[in-house]
Amino acid sequence: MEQGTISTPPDSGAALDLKRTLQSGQTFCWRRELERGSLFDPHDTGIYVTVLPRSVTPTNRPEVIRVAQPSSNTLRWEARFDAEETVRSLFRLGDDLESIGETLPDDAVLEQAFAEERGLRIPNDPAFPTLIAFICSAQMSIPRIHRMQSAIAEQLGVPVQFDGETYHAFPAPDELATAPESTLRDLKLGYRAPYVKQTAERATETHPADLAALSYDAAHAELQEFMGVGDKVADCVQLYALGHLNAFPIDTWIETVLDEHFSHLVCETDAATARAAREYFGEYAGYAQSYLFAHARSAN
DNA sequence: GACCAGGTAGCAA
DNA sequence: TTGCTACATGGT
Repeated sequence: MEQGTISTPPDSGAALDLKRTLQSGQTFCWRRELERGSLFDPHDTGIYVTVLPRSVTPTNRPEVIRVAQPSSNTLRWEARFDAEETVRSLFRLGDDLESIGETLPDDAVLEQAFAEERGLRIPNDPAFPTLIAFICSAQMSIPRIHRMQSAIAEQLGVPVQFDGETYHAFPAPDELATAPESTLRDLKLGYRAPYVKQTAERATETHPADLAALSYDAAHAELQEFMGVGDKVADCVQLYALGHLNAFPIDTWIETVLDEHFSHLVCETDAATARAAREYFGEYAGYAQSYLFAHARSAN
């Protein structure tokens, strides 16, 4: 077991609010662990765990990473390997939040969201699990998306031993593609079950992670070739897994925010509205979207 | 029992 | 292209 600490001073561009980042509904790759009363999280601020697929680990096998933020300026991690660079990448700690805020348009609502959701970051999650999670997100509450993702991993993913416990990696495309649709129905995916199966089959040939190298437009079009992926899901995958930080997913929450505060961006179709938002908010439009989304949800 | 939940595919005009 | 509607399931 290796451990490490990363500095995240809250009044700087390196700020991180771990709970906000992981519990605001933008990632379904992490889950909160029951408190262990350990030195790792002495103030019970929350311990979170992910199992990285072996395609993205330096050890070429699935790896568990455990993190906690015992104080606002400290991020702790535990793993079987030296995971500091991996953790920095997963939370995009290289993104300077203050610099990003300066690129965004002057706007009172946006500035309030940035102030009140301080430390919220865009995750950099593995592409395939993110793709499946957001296909499952259609007409589904956020807690239930988490449950579906966990159910898929526990039923179809390989077990990984860590710190005396058994975790499950999210299945790779071929592992998910070979599962019968009836199994996915049993996991309560509903009408999404065939979408997930067909997407997994396609992902064995077209690796979603490879789309990060494409332009925003090219990746956006290519993602929609996967069954169950429209404009919104494509934008989520691009933003949360491919590093396309200008992606601006339009869902029911953001629609309300735009209607109330940014009506000049609202067009006939969601696609046109998203394009207007990307132009208005600029290269970090995705950060604007995440802060506005989190702010709207925390108000309810 | 309706109604809703981080939407999309399939089909008609 | 644009405008419907059905879609599984569980929670209010």
